Amino acid sequence: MREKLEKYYSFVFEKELIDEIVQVGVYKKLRENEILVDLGDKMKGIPLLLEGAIKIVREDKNGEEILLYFLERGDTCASSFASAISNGRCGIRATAEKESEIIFLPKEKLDEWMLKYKSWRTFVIESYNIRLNEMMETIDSLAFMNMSERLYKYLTDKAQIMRETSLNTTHQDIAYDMHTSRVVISRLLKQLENEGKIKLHRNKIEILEF
Amino acid sequence: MREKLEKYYSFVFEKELIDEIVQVGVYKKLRENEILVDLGDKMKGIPLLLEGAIKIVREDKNGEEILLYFLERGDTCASSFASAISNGRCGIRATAEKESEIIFLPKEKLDEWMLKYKSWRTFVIESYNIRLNEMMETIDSLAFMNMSERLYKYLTDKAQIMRETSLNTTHQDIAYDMHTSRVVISRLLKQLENEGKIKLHRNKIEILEF
DNA sequence: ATTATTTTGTGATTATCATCACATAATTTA
DNA sequence: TAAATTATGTGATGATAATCACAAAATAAT
Repeated sequence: MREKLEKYYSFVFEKELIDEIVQVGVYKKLRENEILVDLGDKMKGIPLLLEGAIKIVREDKNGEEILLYFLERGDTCASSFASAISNGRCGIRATAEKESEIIFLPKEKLDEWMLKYKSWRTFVIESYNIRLNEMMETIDSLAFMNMSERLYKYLTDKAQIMRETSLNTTHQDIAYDMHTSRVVISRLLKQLENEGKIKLHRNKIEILEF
Repeated sequence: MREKLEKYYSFVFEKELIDEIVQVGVYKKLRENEILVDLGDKMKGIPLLLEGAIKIVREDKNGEEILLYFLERGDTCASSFASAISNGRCGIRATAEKESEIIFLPKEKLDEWMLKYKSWRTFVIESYNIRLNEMMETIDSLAFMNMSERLYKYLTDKAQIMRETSLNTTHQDIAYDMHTSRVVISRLLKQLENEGKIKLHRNKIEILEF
């Protein structure tokens, strides 16, 4: 745990803070598709992502989903932070897109570290900023782009997060993430394939052009 | 200045912090439609809203807009905070929807106060949370609602923020905020009027049902 | 190997919204 | 007051995406 923590966080956190995190943090391995945070959960702490990829989705009352953004190593879930600090409920669902490793930090420390470590304050503020910006990008996509552009962005973004040039996914799964229907996705994918941007296989999409 | 500050912030900030704000804060009055923050601005501080209403919009490269949310008294602009702290550029435009009063806080103090005042830490985190939640609501609207529902939500939200039951606005202005066309808005407004939810006048929309 | 299930492909139809074109009404300006 | 400007109303048409219905291909289960 310390090893990976130092690998990805030594440029972010002071040594003393890393020591504290090792002491109080709880290491956890998530298997693919495991739910880390669910709608309405009260967070008793926040997760630091050491390895892997986490999908953050929003759900409406009818159970329909829309992807907000992905987290990758070095990220934390700002929504959890919010929920943990204010004892409120989380408005999102976080699912491991692939096997992932996290460190769970108890909420008691969150404010304490704000006083003790400048690097922690910076990290928290930075995390919020990154998340606000991701949300703005999501809003941009929804407001300004058509389905085909959104789809292509989805594919390239996800490939980047997953550190793969091929995605193992079905058309239906993409449709869920983008809150549309499988038929629409299938047709647009075929179109992107004809444009030479991707190559389609069963359960797999190769991205040829980034 | 102190008077209004105490009126809206005495339950939020410690007395000593209010004293400091009075000392270093710069009071400013904004006239209607004045731009407080523009796209690409580097923020030298953050605004605390004392009175009035501020509209936060996002713009894409083609100059097309979409409303993100409104600020009202007691709010601050989390995006500015982000930009001020990180010396980055602001990704939004903030415009006074009506005459407003703000206190501008210099960025040098922002981190200092994090150490000194628990109430400041709470305020900053709370502000980010509120903004994240507003963004999620905006995403919900875009992803899950049709134009008519979005429009009705826009009208009632704005009325609430403006503390009025009538809005002085044109169909075109609404269309800009919602990133659609005037024709669409006119037709949907007429429909809402037929449903008895609003009453239309020239340059004015009365909201009959909240 | 046969059957069942999952995944993808595709035509047809409909709904929503975008866009064009122009009319009419209210208000301002000259 | 006449002309110009601004705001709103409305028909027609087109584009995008949603939905239905079903076929075909690939894979998994028995």
